[in-house]
Amino acid sequence: MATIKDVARVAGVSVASVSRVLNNGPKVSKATIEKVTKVMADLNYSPNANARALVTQKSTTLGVVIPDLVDPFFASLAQGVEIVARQKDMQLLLSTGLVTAETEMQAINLLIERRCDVMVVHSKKLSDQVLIELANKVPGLVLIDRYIEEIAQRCVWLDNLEGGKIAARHLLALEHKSFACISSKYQIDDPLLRLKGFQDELKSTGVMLDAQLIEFGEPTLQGGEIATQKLLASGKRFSAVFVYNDAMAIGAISTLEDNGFKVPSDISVLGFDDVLLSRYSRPKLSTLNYPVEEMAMHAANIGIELVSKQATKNNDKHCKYIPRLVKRESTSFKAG
Amino acid sequence: MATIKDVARVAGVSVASVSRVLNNGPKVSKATIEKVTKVMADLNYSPNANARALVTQKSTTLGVVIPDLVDPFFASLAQGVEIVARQKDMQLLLSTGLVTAETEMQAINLLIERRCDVMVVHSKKLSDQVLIELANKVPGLVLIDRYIEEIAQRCVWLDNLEGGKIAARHLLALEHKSFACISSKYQIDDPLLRLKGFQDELKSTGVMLDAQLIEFGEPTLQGGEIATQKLLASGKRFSAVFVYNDAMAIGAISTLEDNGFKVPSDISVLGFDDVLLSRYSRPKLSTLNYPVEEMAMHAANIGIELVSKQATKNNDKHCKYIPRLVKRESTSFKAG
DNA sequence: TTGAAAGCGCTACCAG
DNA sequence: CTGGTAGCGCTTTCAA
Repeated sequence: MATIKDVARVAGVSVASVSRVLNNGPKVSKATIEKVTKVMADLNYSPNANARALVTQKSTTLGVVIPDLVDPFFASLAQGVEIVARQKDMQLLLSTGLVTAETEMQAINLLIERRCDVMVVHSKKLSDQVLIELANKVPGLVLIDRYIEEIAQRCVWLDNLEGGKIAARHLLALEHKSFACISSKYQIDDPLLRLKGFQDELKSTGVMLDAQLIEFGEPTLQGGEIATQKLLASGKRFSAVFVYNDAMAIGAISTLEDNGFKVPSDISVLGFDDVLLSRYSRPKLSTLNYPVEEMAMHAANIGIELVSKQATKNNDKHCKYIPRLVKRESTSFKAG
Repeated sequence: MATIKDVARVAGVSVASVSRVLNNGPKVSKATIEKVTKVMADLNYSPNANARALVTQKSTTLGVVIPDLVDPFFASLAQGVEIVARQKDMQLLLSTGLVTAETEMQAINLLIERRCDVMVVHSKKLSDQVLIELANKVPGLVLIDRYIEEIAQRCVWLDNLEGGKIAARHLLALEHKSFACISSKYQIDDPLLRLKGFQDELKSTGVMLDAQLIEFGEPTLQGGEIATQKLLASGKRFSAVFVYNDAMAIGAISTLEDNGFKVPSDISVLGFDDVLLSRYSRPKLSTLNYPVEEMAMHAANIGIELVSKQATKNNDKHCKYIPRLVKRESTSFKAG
């Protein structure tokens, strides 16, 4: 593959000049530009990004750390970062396959080796302490879907507690009186906070959530089905159920209908996340919109700003997002 | 950030020695290894991948070119490549946002600048000619979801024609006699071949597909709904419909049921791709499985083999995939 | 087993 | 406006 030297030689100029036309440098004669441009084309020259990164100390690379790509939620997150990358003429470097604290750490380290200018990381397993140290070491690191007080301006997160409250208010407004809740068995913050917000809001209006009407399951379609079966098996009645995420909610609808309950006329089902899936279910799912893509773009932009010279001290940046209720067809006024 | 020189200086050895322990090089004394390892940890040293790539002329980077990440089909494709990347200790470089031949070309060029060792590209807009030249220029380039005679061993593709035939045979075996077909309005090979295979197979058993019962639409949920409305509006009867992809098929089911037809008892619906969605629909979608992830892994491995020293001349490699029928709930024996 | 030194391809600084 | 040149951080001979 042709190098800058080849181009310089063939064009009869110095490498410095070639470099200048490559970077639209100042003060290059039109003649030189044309000559060099032609030779570059002839030689099929392609600048070596690695060499450039080495000397400029910037890789024009944006790293993303997510558990996997197939989950549409994380795909949207990656997509958000990709959009910003393209806007800023940067490239996306992706690390996935995260299950444990170690693999999360490995993924981040790989991005560091590649000297990613900025990295958007979704970490659930690494401790606050470790993440804080990392943030101090890597200027362009931004956390998404996680909030750590000490580095608040480097976190872009969703207010899950408020999400739970919004859910409760919606169902309450529809005059429901008896509720069930399906949460995730993975005891990370998100499901716990959503549940707490839901309970708190109910409690504030004098409604108690029966402990037997709270189920924890795998955050998948099947998990939702199983949890719903258990709910039904309890024999307790409820007219509305708030579910941890859309996949589980769709599973819940499926099981409910298999058992003769109409959604929403008999039982209302409210999901969370608003992934693509929710628009494909029948009835279409009412859910809380989690603007991941937008948040990912925001995170990427914060990272870029962080590493850019003029480190504008925008500490007042709005990094907390509130989910928005999306009323579709799976929730309605309580019958009777 | 500490460099190899820093480590060498602090450890009191030469950079060559540090490099050796870094690469598990041969002939390094245990003492040196320990000393250097400790200093690397103390200094929080992280080798610079760009510098390494520059000198070794290999980036341990795997590039992927796809239209977008949000489409679950492409997410699976990317995931497949990612899995191989991880197995081989390589990193994923992603380029998306492809709409035109130009943007496809740009994406590929970016990966070339980054000197990706191997790249898996999904291109629909670039001409055979251009792609052939590219393949000759980039040793590790592999095409996925596309077949070009001249570089057949660099292509991993699905036999769409056969897919259409399999669909027809399935519906025929269920004793259907009158068929409809919903295809994609984008006249690239895939939808055309699927439709042709379907028609050919029907014809071979003496059944003709009524031209008025072939609709072309946007390959989305809405597209499927609209196409189905047109089908219904034609007034012609059909008991089975073969749809271009799962999203459209789900849209079709939705419209069919809204118009009083039960799926599958009144009308059978057969999708294509077997994306996650198909398991979430009600009734669960019968479809043809497109093993993208597996194919993507295969493509990545071919690319890796291509750039590895021992270019094993495995021209007999199996690169053609046949979709597999996944019988779920949306297809059944013709009633009556 | 170790060190010195020559680049990898490029940018940027300094002269001219 | 142009050329010479010193590295960026690392690997890899070649000698010692």
